Amino acid sequence: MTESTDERRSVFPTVEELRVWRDFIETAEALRSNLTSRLQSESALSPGDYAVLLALSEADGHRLRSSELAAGIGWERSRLSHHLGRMERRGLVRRQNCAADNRGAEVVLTAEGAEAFRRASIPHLRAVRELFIDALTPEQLTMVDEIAGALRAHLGAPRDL
Amino acid sequence: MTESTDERRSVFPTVEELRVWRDFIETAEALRSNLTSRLQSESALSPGDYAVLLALSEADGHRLRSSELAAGIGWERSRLSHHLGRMERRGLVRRQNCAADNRGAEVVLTAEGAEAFRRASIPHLRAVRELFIDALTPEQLTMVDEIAGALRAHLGAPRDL
DNA sequence: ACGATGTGGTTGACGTGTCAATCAGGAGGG
DNA sequence: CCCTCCTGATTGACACGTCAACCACATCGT
Repeated sequence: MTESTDERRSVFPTVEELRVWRDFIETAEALRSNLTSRLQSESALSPGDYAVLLALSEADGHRLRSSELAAGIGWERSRLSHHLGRMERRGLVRRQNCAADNRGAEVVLTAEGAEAFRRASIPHLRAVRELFIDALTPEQLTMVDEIAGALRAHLGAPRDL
Repeated sequence: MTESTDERRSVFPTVEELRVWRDFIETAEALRSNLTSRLQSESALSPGDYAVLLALSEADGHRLRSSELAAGIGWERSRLSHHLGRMERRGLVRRQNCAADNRGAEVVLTAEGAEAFRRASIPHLRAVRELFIDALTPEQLTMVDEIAGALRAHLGAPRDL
Protein backbone atom coordinates (compact mmCIF):
# COMPACT_ATOMS: atom_id res chain seq x y z
CA MET A 1 0.00 0.00 0.00
CA THR A 2 2.86 2.37 0.67
CA GLU A 3 5.23 1.91 -2.29
CA SER A 4 4.77 -0.36 -5.27
CA THR A 5 7.73 -1.61 -7.28
CA ASP A 6 8.51 1.25 -9.62
CA GLU A 7 7.65 4.20 -7.42
CA ARG A 8 10.99 5.31 -6.06
CA ARG A 9 10.63 8.92 -7.13
CA SER A 10 7.20 9.34 -5.63
CA VAL A 11 8.61 10.10 -2.20
CA PHE A 12 9.40 13.59 -3.44
CA PRO A 13 7.08 16.18 -4.90
CA THR A 14 7.27 16.78 -8.62
CA VAL A 15 8.28 20.19 -9.91
CA GLU A 16 4.65 21.00 -10.50
CA GLU A 17 3.58 19.90 -7.05
CA LEU A 18 6.33 21.97 -5.56
CA ARG A 19 5.18 25.00 -7.50
CA VAL A 20 1.63 24.59 -6.19
CA TRP A 21 2.99 24.23 -2.67
CA ARG A 22 4.99 27.41 -2.95
CA ASP A 23 2.08 29.29 -4.50
CA PHE A 24 -0.14 28.11 -1.70
CA ILE A 25 2.11 29.04 1.15
CA GLU A 26 3.14 32.34 -0.37
CA THR A 27 -0.44 33.30 -1.08
CA ALA A 28 -1.48 32.55 2.46
CA GLU A 29 1.44 34.61 3.68
CA ALA A 30 0.61 37.51 1.36
CA LEU A 31 -2.98 37.48 2.57
CA ARG A 32 -1.93 37.43 6.17
CA SER A 33 0.50 40.27 5.75
CA ASN A 34 -1.98 42.36 3.80
CA LEU A 35 -4.64 41.92 6.46
CA THR A 36 -2.09 42.69 9.14
CA SER A 37 -1.03 45.97 7.62
CA ARG A 38 -4.62 47.04 7.08
CA LEU A 39 -5.42 46.30 10.69
CA GLN A 40 -2.30 48.11 11.77
CA SER A 41 -2.96 51.28 9.81
CA GLU A 42 -6.68 51.40 10.50
CA SER A 43 -6.61 50.69 14.21
CA ALA A 44 -3.03 50.40 15.44
CA LEU A 45 -3.67 46.81 16.46
CA SER A 46 -1.75 43.67 15.56
CA PRO A 47 -3.55 40.39 14.79
CA GLY A 48 -2.42 39.22 18.20
CA ASP A 49 -3.99 42.23 19.86
CA TYR A 50 -7.15 41.58 17.92
CA ALA A 51 -7.34 37.94 18.96
CA VAL A 52 -6.88 38.83 22.62
CA LEU A 53 -9.40 41.66 22.53
CA LEU A 54 -11.93 39.49 20.69
CA ALA A 55 -11.67 36.73 23.27
CA LEU A 56 -12.00 39.18 26.14
CA SER A 57 -14.91 40.96 24.50
CA GLU A 58 -16.82 37.71 24.30
CA ALA A 59 -15.88 36.64 27.80
CA ASP A 60 -18.17 36.90 30.77
CA GLY A 61 -17.43 40.16 32.56
CA HIS A 62 -14.79 41.00 29.97
CA ARG A 63 -12.28 39.04 31.98
CA LEU A 64 -10.52 35.68 31.70
CA ARG A 65 -8.00 33.61 33.54
CA SER A 66 -4.72 33.85 31.71
CA SER A 67 -4.57 30.16 30.89
CA GLU A 68 -8.14 30.07 29.68
CA LEU A 69 -7.41 32.97 27.40
CA ALA A 70 -4.33 31.18 26.11
CA ALA A 71 -6.33 28.02 25.45
CA GLY A 72 -9.11 29.99 23.83
CA ILE A 73 -6.90 31.54 21.20
CA GLY A 74 -4.50 28.61 21.00
CA TRP A 75 -1.37 30.28 22.31
CA GLU A 76 1.40 29.11 24.57
CA ARG A 77 1.33 30.68 27.98
CA SER A 78 4.69 32.28 27.48
CA ARG A 79 3.62 33.95 24.28
CA LEU A 80 0.50 35.28 25.93
CA SER A 81 2.43 36.58 28.90
CA HIS A 82 4.79 38.55 26.69
CA HIS A 83 1.95 39.87 24.61
CA LEU A 84 -0.13 40.88 27.60
CA GLY A 85 2.86 42.78 28.91
CA ARG A 86 2.95 44.83 25.73
CA MET A 87 -0.80 45.32 25.68
CA GLU A 88 -0.85 46.35 29.32
CA ARG A 89 1.77 49.02 28.63
CA ARG A 90 -0.59 50.43 26.04
CA GLY A 91 -3.54 50.34 28.40
CA LEU A 92 -5.58 47.81 26.41
CA VAL A 93 -5.83 45.26 29.22
CA ARG A 94 -5.09 45.02 32.92
CA ARG A 95 -3.82 42.07 34.92
CA GLN A 96 -4.96 41.45 38.45
CA ASN A 97 -4.51 38.68 40.96
CA CYS A 98 -7.06 35.92 40.98
CA ALA A 99 -9.01 35.48 44.20
CA ALA A 100 -9.65 31.78 43.73
CA ASP A 101 -6.05 30.81 43.05
CA ASN A 102 -3.22 32.92 44.36
CA ARG A 103 -0.80 32.00 41.59
CA GLY A 104 -3.34 32.78 38.90
CA ALA A 105 -3.88 36.03 37.04
CA GLU A 106 -7.00 37.47 35.56
CA VAL A 107 -6.86 39.51 32.42
CA VAL A 108 -9.39 42.31 32.25
CA LEU A 109 -10.44 44.31 29.21
CA THR A 110 -10.09 48.03 29.83
CA ALA A 111 -12.51 50.60 28.44
CA GLU A 112 -9.74 51.69 26.16
CA GLY A 113 -9.23 48.13 24.95
CA ALA A 114 -12.93 47.64 24.32
CA GLU A 115 -13.04 50.87 22.36
CA ALA A 116 -10.01 49.90 20.28
CA PHE A 117 -11.60 46.56 19.48
CA ARG A 118 -14.87 48.18 18.48
CA ARG A 119 -13.10 50.52 16.12
CA ALA A 120 -11.06 47.71 14.61
CA SER A 121 -13.64 45.03 14.06
CA ILE A 122 -15.79 46.55 11.33
CA PRO A 123 -12.91 47.42 9.00
CA HIS A 124 -11.30 44.09 9.76
CA LEU A 125 -14.39 42.11 8.82
CA ARG A 126 -14.74 44.16 5.69
CA ALA A 127 -11.14 43.43 4.79
CA VAL A 128 -11.66 39.69 5.21
CA ARG A 129 -14.61 39.96 2.92
CA GLU A 130 -12.77 41.97 0.30
CA LEU A 131 -9.50 40.09 0.28
CA PHE A 132 -10.70 36.54 0.78
CA ILE A 133 -14.41 35.94 0.33
CA ASP A 134 -14.86 38.24 -2.65
CA ALA A 135 -11.89 36.68 -4.42
CA LEU A 136 -13.52 33.26 -4.53
CA THR A 137 -16.65 31.74 -6.00
CA PRO A 138 -18.94 29.96 -3.53
CA GLU A 139 -17.75 26.65 -4.98
CA GLN A 140 -14.14 27.62 -4.41
CA LEU A 141 -14.94 28.61 -0.86
CA THR A 142 -16.44 25.18 -0.29
CA MET A 143 -13.29 23.62 -1.69
CA VAL A 144 -11.15 25.72 0.63
CA ASP A 145 -13.10 24.36 3.53
CA GLU A 146 -12.68 20.81 2.31
CA ILE A 147 -8.98 21.23 1.61
CA ALA A 148 -8.26 22.85 4.96
CA GLY A 149 -10.05 19.97 6.62
CA ALA A 150 -8.02 17.40 4.70
CA LEU A 151 -4.77 19.12 5.56
CA ARG A 152 -5.62 19.39 9.23
CA ALA A 153 -6.72 15.78 9.41
CA HIS A 154 -3.48 14.70 7.83
CA LEU A 155 -1.42 16.93 10.09
CA GLY A 156 -3.02 15.56 13.20
CA ALA A 157 -2.50 11.97 12.13
CA PRO A 158 0.84 11.59 10.33
CA ARG A 159 -0.07 8.18 8.92
CA ASP A 160 2.13 5.73 7.13
CA LEU A 161 4.98 5.84 9.55
CA MET B 1 -22.72 46.04 -10.22
CA THR B 2 -21.35 46.71 -6.77
CA GLU B 3 -24.39 46.60 -4.50
CA SER B 4 -27.96 45.94 -5.46
CA THR B 5 -30.86 47.29 -3.39
CA ASP B 6 -31.19 44.79 -0.55
CA GLU B 7 -27.58 43.80 -0.04
CA ARG B 8 -26.50 45.93 2.91
CA ARG B 9 -25.28 43.04 5.04
CA SER B 10 -23.19 41.53 2.27
CA VAL B 11 -20.29 43.82 2.99
CA PHE B 12 -19.38 41.55 5.90
CA PRO B 13 -18.63 37.86 5.89
CA THR B 14 -21.25 35.51 7.26
CA VAL B 15 -20.46 33.41 10.30
CA GLU B 16 -19.82 30.46 8.03
CA GLU B 17 -17.53 32.41 5.74
CA LEU B 18 -15.62 33.65 8.73
CA ARG B 19 -15.18 30.11 9.97
CA VAL B 20 -13.78 29.02 6.62
CA TRP B 21 -11.43 31.98 6.64
CA ARG B 22 -10.14 31.14 10.08
CA ASP B 23 -9.75 27.47 9.21
CA PHE B 24 -7.84 28.42 6.11
CA ILE B 25 -5.45 30.80 7.74
CA GLU B 26 -4.89 28.61 10.77
CA THR B 27 -4.27 25.56 8.65
CA ALA B 28 -1.72 27.37 6.55
CA GLU B 29 -0.07 28.56 9.74
CA ALA B 30 -0.07 25.07 11.26
CA LEU B 31 1.50 23.67 8.10
CA ARG B 32 4.13 26.35 8.05
CA SER B 33 5.04 25.85 11.67
CA ASN B 34 5.16 22.09 11.33
CA LEU B 35 7.47 22.30 8.33
CA THR B 36 9.59 24.84 10.16
CA SER B 37 10.13 22.68 13.20
CA ARG B 38 10.97 19.66 11.06
CA LEU B 39 13.52 21.66 9.16
CA GLN B 40 14.90 23.03 12.39
CA SER B 41 15.33 19.68 14.10
CA GLU B 42 16.61 17.85 11.04
CA SER B 43 19.09 20.40 9.81
CA ALA B 44 19.26 23.35 12.20
CA LEU B 45 18.06 25.66 9.44
CA SER B 46 15.18 28.11 9.43
CA PRO B 47 12.95 28.54 6.38
CA GLY B 48 14.74 31.81 5.80
CA ASP B 49 18.10 30.07 5.82
CA TYR B 50 16.72 27.50 3.42
CA ALA B 51 15.42 30.11 0.99
CA VAL B 52 18.75 31.94 0.96
CA LEU B 53 20.79 28.77 0.55
CA LEU B 54 18.51 27.51 -2.22
CA ALA B 55 18.86 30.74 -4.17
CA LEU B 56 22.62 30.74 -3.78
CA SER B 57 22.88 27.07 -4.71
CA GLU B 58 21.13 27.75 -7.96
CA ALA B 59 23.08 30.91 -8.67
CA ASP B 60 25.98 31.09 -11.06
CA GLY B 61 29.19 30.62 -9.11
CA HIS B 62 27.19 30.22 -5.92
CA ARG B 63 27.19 33.97 -5.49
CA LEU B 64 24.68 36.79 -5.89
CA ARG B 65 24.47 40.51 -5.48
CA SER B 66 22.61 41.24 -2.29
CA SER B 67 19.75 43.02 -4.02
CA GLU B 68 19.36 40.28 -6.64
CA LEU B 69 19.15 37.74 -3.88
CA ALA B 70 16.54 39.85 -2.12
CA ALA B 71 14.51 40.17 -5.30
CA GLY B 72 14.86 36.46 -6.01
CA ILE B 73 13.33 35.38 -2.75
CA GLY B 74 11.03 38.37 -2.44
CA TRP B 75 12.50 39.96 0.66
CA GLU B 76 13.14 43.55 1.65
CA ARG B 77 16.79 44.45 1.62
CA SER B 78 16.73 45.26 5.30
CA ARG B 79 15.39 41.87 6.19
CA LEU B 80 18.00 40.17 4.05
CA SER B 81 20.77 42.23 5.58
CA HIS B 82 19.78 41.21 9.10
CA HIS B 83 19.42 37.60 8.08
CA LEU B 84 22.74 37.49 6.25
CA GLY B 85 24.40 38.88 9.34
CA ARG B 86 23.09 35.95 11.36
CA MET B 87 23.97 33.42 8.67
CA GLU B 88 27.44 34.85 8.30
CA ARG B 89 28.03 34.41 12.02
CA ARG B 90 27.24 30.76 11.57
CA GLY B 91 29.54 30.42 8.60
CA LEU B 92 26.82 29.60 6.06
CA VAL B 93 27.56 32.53 3.76
CA ARG B 94 30.22 35.19 3.31
CA ARG B 95 29.83 38.79 2.17
CA GLN B 96 32.44 40.51 0.06
CA ASN B 97 32.67 43.81 -1.73
CA CYS B 98 31.49 43.93 -5.29
CA ALA B 99 34.11 44.87 -7.86
CA ALA B 100 31.62 46.37 -10.32
CA ASP B 101 29.89 48.65 -7.84
CA ASN B 102 31.67 49.78 -4.71
CA ARG B 103 28.54 50.17 -2.65
CA GLY B 104 27.31 46.71 -3.58
CA ALA B 105 27.90 43.47 -1.71
CA GLU B 106 28.16 39.98 -3.06
CA VAL B 107 26.87 37.10 -1.04
CA VAL B 108 28.82 33.90 -1.46
CA LEU B 109 27.81 30.41 -0.43
CA THR B 110 30.45 28.78 1.75
CA ALA B 111 31.28 25.07 1.59
CA GLU B 112 29.64 24.77 4.96
CA GLY B 113 26.50 26.46 3.69
CA ALA B 114 26.36 24.24 0.62
CA GLU B 115 26.74 21.18 2.80
CA ALA B 116 24.01 22.32 5.19
CA PHE B 117 21.67 22.90 2.28
CA ARG B 118 22.43 19.50 0.80
CA ARG B 119 21.65 17.79 4.08
CA ALA B 120 18.44 19.78 4.50
CA SER B 121 16.86 19.53 1.08
CA ILE B 122 15.99 15.84 0.88
CA PRO B 123 14.15 15.69 4.22
CA HIS B 124 12.51 19.00 3.46
CA LEU B 125 11.14 17.82 0.13
CA ARG B 126 9.96 14.64 1.74
CA ALA B 127 8.19 16.67 4.41
CA VAL B 128 6.40 18.80 1.81
CA ARG B 129 5.26 15.61 0.15
CA GLU B 130 4.06 14.04 3.38
CA LEU B 131 2.37 17.03 4.91
CA PHE B 132 0.91 18.70 1.85
CA ILE B 133 0.85 16.62 -1.32
CA ASP B 134 -0.10 13.35 0.33
CA ALA B 135 -2.92 15.00 2.24
CA LEU B 136 -4.74 15.99 -0.92
CA THR B 137 -6.25 14.23 -3.89
CA PRO B 138 -4.95 15.31 -7.31
CA GLU B 139 -8.24 17.12 -7.87
CA GLN B 140 -7.85 18.99 -4.60
CA LEU B 141 -4.32 19.93 -5.54
CA THR B 142 -5.61 21.38 -8.78
CA MET B 143 -8.18 23.35 -6.83
CA VAL B 144 -5.48 24.67 -4.51
CA ASP B 145 -3.64 25.96 -7.53
CA GLU B 146 -6.75 27.61 -8.89
CA ILE B 147 -7.70 29.12 -5.56
CA ALA B 148 -4.24 30.48 -4.88
CA GLY B 149 -4.30 32.05 -8.31
CA ALA B 150 -7.66 33.67 -7.69
CA LEU B 151 -6.54 35.05 -4.34
CA ARG B 152 -3.32 36.44 -5.76
CA ALA B 153 -5.08 38.02 -8.70
CA HIS B 154 -7.55 39.66 -6.35
CA LEU B 155 -4.81 40.84 -4.00
CA GLY B 156 -2.83 42.43 -6.78
CA ALA B 157 -5.85 44.28 -8.13
CA PRO B 158 -8.04 45.50 -5.24
CA ARG B 159 -10.96 46.19 -7.54
CA ASP B 160 -14.15 47.97 -6.73
CA LEU B 161 -12.61 50.91 -5.01
C1' DA C 1 3.02 18.68 59.11
C1' DC C 2 6.16 18.26 55.47
C1' DG C 3 8.48 17.13 51.37
C1' DA C 4 7.82 15.70 46.46
C1' DT C 5 5.49 16.85 42.51
C1' DG C 6 2.57 19.54 39.56
C1' DT C 7 0.61 23.82 37.77
C1' DG C 8 -0.04 28.95 36.63
C1' DG C 9 2.50 32.39 35.20
C1' DT C 10 6.71 35.26 34.33
C1' DT C 11 11.31 36.08 32.67
C1' DG C 12 15.57 36.21 29.75
C1' DA C 13 17.94 35.06 25.76
C1' DC C 14 17.75 34.97 21.23
C1' DG C 15 16.00 34.53 16.23
C1' DT C 16 13.05 36.89 13.28
C1' DG C 17 10.49 40.95 10.83
C1' DT C 18 9.35 45.89 9.91
C1' DC C 19 10.13 50.68 9.74
C1' DA C 20 12.70 54.73 9.57
C1' DA C 21 17.16 56.70 9.51
C1' DT C 22 21.63 56.64 7.86
C1' DC C 23 25.66 56.27 4.97
C1' DA C 24 28.57 55.65 1.09
C1' DG C 25 29.09 55.59 -3.55
C1' DG C 26 27.15 56.34 -8.46
C1' DA C 27 25.05 59.55 -12.07
C1' DG C 28 23.58 63.82 -14.22
C1' DG C 29 23.05 68.75 -14.75
C1' DG C 30 24.86 73.31 -14.03
C1' DC D 1 34.14 70.23 -10.84
C1' DC D 2 30.42 70.35 -7.59
C1' DC D 3 25.98 69.93 -6.01
C1' DT D 4 21.86 67.31 -6.03
C1' DC D 5 19.48 63.22 -6.32
C1' DC D 6 19.19 58.19 -6.63
C1' DT D 7 20.44 53.62 -5.13
C1' DG D 8 22.66 49.55 -2.52
C1' DA D 9 23.16 48.24 1.75
C1' DT D 10 23.52 48.60 6.82
C1' DT D 11 21.88 49.95 11.36
C1' DG D 12 18.93 50.70 15.52
C1' DA D 13 14.74 50.48 17.71
C1' DC D 14 11.16 47.88 18.51
C1' DA D 15 7.26 44.12 18.04
C1' DC D 16 6.72 39.34 17.95
C1' DG D 17 7.60 34.04 18.96
C1' DT D 18 9.90 30.10 21.01
C1' DC D 19 12.49 27.75 24.30
C1' DA D 20 14.16 26.79 28.67
C1' DA D 21 14.64 28.30 33.26
C1' DC D 22 12.43 29.92 37.03
C1' DC D 23 9.21 31.21 41.02
C1' DA D 24 5.32 30.91 43.82
C1' DC D 25 1.64 28.60 45.18
C1' DA D 26 -1.34 24.26 45.26
C1' DT D 27 -1.82 19.38 46.04
C1' DC D 28 -1.16 15.07 47.56
C1' DG D 29 0.90 11.16 49.94
C1' DT D 30 2.63 9.61 54.04
